[in-house]
Amino acid sequence: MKYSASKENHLKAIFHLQQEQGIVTTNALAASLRTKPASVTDMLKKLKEQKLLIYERYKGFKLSTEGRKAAVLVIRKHRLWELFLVKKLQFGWDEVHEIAEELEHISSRELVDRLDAFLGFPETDPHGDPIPDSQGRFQPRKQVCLSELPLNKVVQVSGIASQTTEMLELLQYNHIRLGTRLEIRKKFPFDDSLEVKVRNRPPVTISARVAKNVLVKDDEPLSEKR
Amino acid sequence: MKYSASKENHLKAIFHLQQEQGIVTTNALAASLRTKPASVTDMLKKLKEQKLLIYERYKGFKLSTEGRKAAVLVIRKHRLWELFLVKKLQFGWDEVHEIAEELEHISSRELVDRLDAFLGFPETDPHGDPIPDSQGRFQPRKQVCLSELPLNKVVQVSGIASQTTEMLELLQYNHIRLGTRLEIRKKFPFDDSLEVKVRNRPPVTISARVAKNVLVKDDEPLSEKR
DNA sequence: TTTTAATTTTAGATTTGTCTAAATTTATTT
DNA sequence: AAATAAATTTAGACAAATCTAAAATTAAAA
Repeated sequence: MKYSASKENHLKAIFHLQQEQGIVTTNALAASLRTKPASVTDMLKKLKEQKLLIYERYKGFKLSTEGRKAAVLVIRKHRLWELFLVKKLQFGWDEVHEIAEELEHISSRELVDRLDAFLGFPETDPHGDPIPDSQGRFQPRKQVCLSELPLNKVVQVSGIASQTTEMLELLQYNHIRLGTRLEIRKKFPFDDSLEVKVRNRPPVTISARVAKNVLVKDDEPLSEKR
Repeated sequence: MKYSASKENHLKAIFHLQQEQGIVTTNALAASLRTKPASVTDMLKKLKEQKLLIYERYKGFKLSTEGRKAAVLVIRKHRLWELFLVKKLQFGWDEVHEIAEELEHISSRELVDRLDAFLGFPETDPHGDPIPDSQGRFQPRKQVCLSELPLNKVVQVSGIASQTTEMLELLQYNHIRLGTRLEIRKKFPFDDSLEVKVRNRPPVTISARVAKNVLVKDDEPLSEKR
C-alpha cells in the first residue's frame, strides 16, 4: 500500500490528465512530469505489474480502481498541506506548491487524517481546488472557467466574470448566455483558443481571453432535486 | 546544500554516536542504521567526497563542520515536527518518532523556521530533547541517565535516549513518562537493575538496559510558577 | 611475536528510476 | 495503398543505495 514518490507522482499526473483531457498519452505524461517518454514507458510497466494501471503496449492506459485511489490520496495530502502552509504558517498561496510536492509523499494515513481535522475538515485548498475526504470522495468544483474545462464534458454556463459590453455582445452573437449548455470539442494549443459546441448550433471558436471569463459548472439535472 | 534522505540519516546517526560514544565505528554506525558495514563504508566515501566527513580508510571518521551543521539541521527538523505532531495534532509522544523520521527530510528551510515560530520557538521536543535554533545552536541538557542516579533522590524524567517502540511501551506499562517524578529505592549489583518508585504507585524493577536510556534531571519545583 | 580474531574495505551484483539512441507500431498524407 | 511522420517501446547504459562474499588491515591472544 506504499508507493515510491516517483510512482505517486506518476499516478497523480495520470489522474489529472485523465480529468482534463479524458485520455492520457505517453508523451503528454512525459511532458507533464518533465521526464522522457521512454522513462514513462518504463514506469507504466511497473505500475501495471502492481495493478495500479490498465495498460496495453502501444494502445493506451488508464488508472485502475486501486490506482485512482492512490492518486486521490496523494492529491488529498497535497491540498491539505498547501492549506496548512497558508493558513497556519502564513505562506503566500503562490509559495506553497513546491513544498507540498514534498510533503504529499509522507506516508502516514493517521497524519493526513489528523491534519484534516486540525484544519477543520476544509472543502477546498488555497487555490480553490476541492480536497478529497478520507474516503477519497471528491466534491467536484462547482465552478470553473471555460478555459480549464476538459474536452467533451457537457456543462452549463453559470457566470461571466468580466461583463464588458463588447464581451457580452460577442457571447450573444455566439448564442452563449447564462444557463447555456455547451462542451469543448477541440483545443488549439497554438493560441489556446477553443472550439465550442452549443446544442442545435454549428461549432464556434472562442479565444482564450474570452474563455477565461466564462464560468461553467457541471450540468447535473439529477442533482436539482425539488 | 541538499542531501539525500539516506545521507541525512547517516549524518544524523554519526552525530548521535559521536555524542554518546565519543568515537564512531563503522560497525556501530551500521548497527544504528540497521544496515551492513559494507554499505556504511560505501556511504562514508560519498560523504567524504562532499566534505561532510573527515575520513581515512581503516582509521576512523568524524563529521566536518559542514557535516555537523547538516546533521544538526536534520535533528532540528525532526524535533520540531515531533513537537508539532504532539502539540497540534494530538499524537501521543510515543507515536511520533516514525512519522518525524520522514518529515525531517523535507528540505525547505523557510518551512522549518516558520514551523518553529508557529510552535513558539520551543526549547525541547516531546521527549525532552533540546531543539537546536535556526543557527544550529544547542543548549545541552543538564541531565543524567537513571543508571547514574544516586539512591533516594527525587528527579523528573526529562528524556528517553533510545526511542524504540518496544522500549516506550515498556515504560508506558510502568507508568514512566516524560515529566514523571521518581526516585531509586534500591540497586541490585548482580545485574545492575534498579527498583524505582513513582509516586502513588507500587515500586517497579527496571533493567540496567532500560535505565541507561531514561534521562532525568533535578526535580525543579521552580518551574511550577504560580 | 606469531597466530587468531575482529573490523573494515573492496569487488561484484541487484534494484529503482532515469536517460539516449534505435527500433517498432500506429497515424497521417499524398 | 504506399510513403512519411509521429508516437511509443525496446535495448543498453548509468547513478544511487544497498547487499553478499571475499580480501585487506588492525587488534587481541596465546
